[in-house]
Amino acid sequence: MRTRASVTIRLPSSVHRPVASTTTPSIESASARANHILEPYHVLQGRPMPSSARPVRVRIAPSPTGDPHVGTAYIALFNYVFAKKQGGTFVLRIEDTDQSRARGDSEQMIYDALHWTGLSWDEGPDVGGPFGPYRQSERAQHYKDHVGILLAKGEAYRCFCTAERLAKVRIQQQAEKKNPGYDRHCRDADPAEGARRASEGEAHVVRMKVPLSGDIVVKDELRGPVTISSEQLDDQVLLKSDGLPTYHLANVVDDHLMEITHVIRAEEWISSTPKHVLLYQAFGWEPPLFFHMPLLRNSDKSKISKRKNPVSINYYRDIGILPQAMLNFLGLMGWSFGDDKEKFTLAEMIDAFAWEKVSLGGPVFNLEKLTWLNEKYIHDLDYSQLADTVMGWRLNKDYLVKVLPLVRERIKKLDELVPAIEYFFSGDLDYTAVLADMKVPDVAGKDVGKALLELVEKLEAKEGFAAPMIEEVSRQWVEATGWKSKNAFMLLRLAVTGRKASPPLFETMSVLGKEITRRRLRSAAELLGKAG
RNA sequence: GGCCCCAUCGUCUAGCGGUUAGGACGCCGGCCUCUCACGUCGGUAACAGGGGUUCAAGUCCCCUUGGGGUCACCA
Repeated sequence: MRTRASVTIRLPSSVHRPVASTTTPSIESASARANHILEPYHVLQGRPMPSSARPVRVRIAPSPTGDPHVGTAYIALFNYVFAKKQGGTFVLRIEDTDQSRARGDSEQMIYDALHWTGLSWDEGPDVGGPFGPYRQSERAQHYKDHVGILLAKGEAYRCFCTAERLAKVRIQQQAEKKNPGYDRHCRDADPAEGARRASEGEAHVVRMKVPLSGDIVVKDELRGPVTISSEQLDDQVLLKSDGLPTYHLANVVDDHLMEITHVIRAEEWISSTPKHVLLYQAFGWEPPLFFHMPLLRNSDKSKISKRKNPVSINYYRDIGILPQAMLNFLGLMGWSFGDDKEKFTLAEMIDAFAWEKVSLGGPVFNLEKLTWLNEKYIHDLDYSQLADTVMGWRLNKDYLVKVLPLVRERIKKLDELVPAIEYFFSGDLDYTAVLADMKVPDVAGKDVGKALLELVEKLEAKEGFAAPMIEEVSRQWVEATGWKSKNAFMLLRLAVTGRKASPPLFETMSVLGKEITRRRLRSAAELLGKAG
C-alpha cells in the first residue's frame, strides 16, 4: 500500500465513491498516490512523510474583490463540516494577490458575512494562528523564495515577453484556429541571461515549465481519476511582473506551507488542478486530496452570477433570511442528509456528513425553497425569540435612527410613521400600481431597462454605498443617458420605493442598502424590459 | 472551437441490478376555519436517446445528445 505506483490504476468509478468517504487518513493517502504524471514524468521522488500521520486541515480561500459571495459560504460550509467531522482545523486565507481588483471594504465584509452564517474558522488573518500570515499579500517573500527554487531546479523560467507580443501571438493562433496559449518563446532562453536581465530590473514574469508531452492524472476524490494531456496546458505564469504570485503558485505554496490535507473547492477549478499537481511534483511535495463540489447554478443552469441571481450573502441577510436557514439550504445543494430529512442543524449535518452523499449535478439555487425553509425556522421560534430576531434584523434603533431623518418632516402624527416607512422594511416591491409611471418620455421600455442595468453596474463597481457616491454616480449616469434628470430620478424613485413621493432619493438608497437597492433596480429593469 | 466534468419530476434530491421509481419545493384540489395564512390529506410531474453486459438496468459499459466549466500577468 505504500508502493509508489508508476502506473495509474484505473478503477471503475463505482469503486471510487466509497474511497472518497470520510475515511481514515491512511486510506485517503493511498488514493493520493494516484496523483501523478504518467511517462515521462512519473518519477515520484522523495515524497515526505505519509499523510496518514497528518491531522486534517482544510481551508476556504476567498478573494476580496467584491461582495461576500454565496458560493463562498457554500464551499466554506462543506470545508467546515468536514473539518469538524474529522476533528480537524478550518483555515480562512485571504487571496488578495490581484492588486487591481482588490476592494478595500471586501475583506471585512467576508468576515462579517461568514460570521453571520454562523461559520467560524480556527485560523485566519483576523484570529491569527501558527501558519500565518493568512493574507497572501503579506506572504510575498514565500512566493519569491519558492519561485527561486523552481528556477534553480529548471522547473520554471523567466519570460520577458511583452503584453503586445502576447496579444499578437494570440491573434495569430486564432487565425490559425490553434488552441490559444503562450508559445513558449522564452522557455529555452539561457537562464543565466534571464537572471542578468532580471537583475537589471527588466520587467518579466516567471512561468512554469510544463512538460511538453504525457498525461497528467488528477485524482478527484468525488469523481475518480481525471486525465488531461499536458498538451492542453501552456506555460502558466507563476509570478506576475508586479512580483506577486498568480493563484496557481500561491495556492500550492500556501496549501503546502499551511499543511492543508484536503482541498475542497468548486468544480470550476478542476481544469487547472493539473497545473497544481505539476507544481507539487516540481517541488517534490505530496499533494493534498482534491474534492471539487458542483457549482451553484442560476435557473438556466449556468454558473450562479449576479446578473441572474442575488449572489451576495448580504442580500439574503437583508431580506430576512435566517442564517440557520441559509446554511441548511446550502447543505441541501449537492448533498443530502439521508432519510428524506431536509431540515437539519449544522451539528446534525456534521454528524451525518459523508462524501458519498454528495451528488455531482450542479444544483440550481432556488429562492423559493430557501424561503420555505426559512419559514420553517421562523415558525420554530417562540414569540420572544422572534421578537429578538426581528430586532436584530432591521426593527431596531440603529436602523430607525438612519430612517427617521428621512421621514420626520413628513409625518404629523406618530401613526403615520409605519405607513411612511414601509418600503424600508420590504424586500421586493409590487410595482403594479406605478408601472404606468415608470417610463421615460420617448424611450422604449427595453432601453430604459438597459440603462437601469448600466447604473447598477456602475454602482457595483464602487466601494461602500454612501449617499454622495450614489448621487455622483447617478448624476453621471443621467448625463450619459441624455434624459431629463426629472424623468430619470422619478424612474429611480419608483424603482427603489415604489412610490412617486419619497424622501431624498440618494439618502433613501443608501439607508436601504446596496443589496436591496440593487435588487429593486434590477427588478424594475426586468419589468420594463418585458413591457417593451 | 479544444479539453474536462455532469445527466432521475419544472427545481432540490432518494435510489448504489429485481422498487407500484420514494421524499421535498412549486403548482392544483379537499379538510380545518369568521377571512387569510399555518396545518393536514390528496393530486400533478422524472429515469435524455440508442446500443451493449445480464435471467433481470434508473442503477454497469460504450456511443450520441444535452447542459455546464475551463482555456489571463483574475481568483
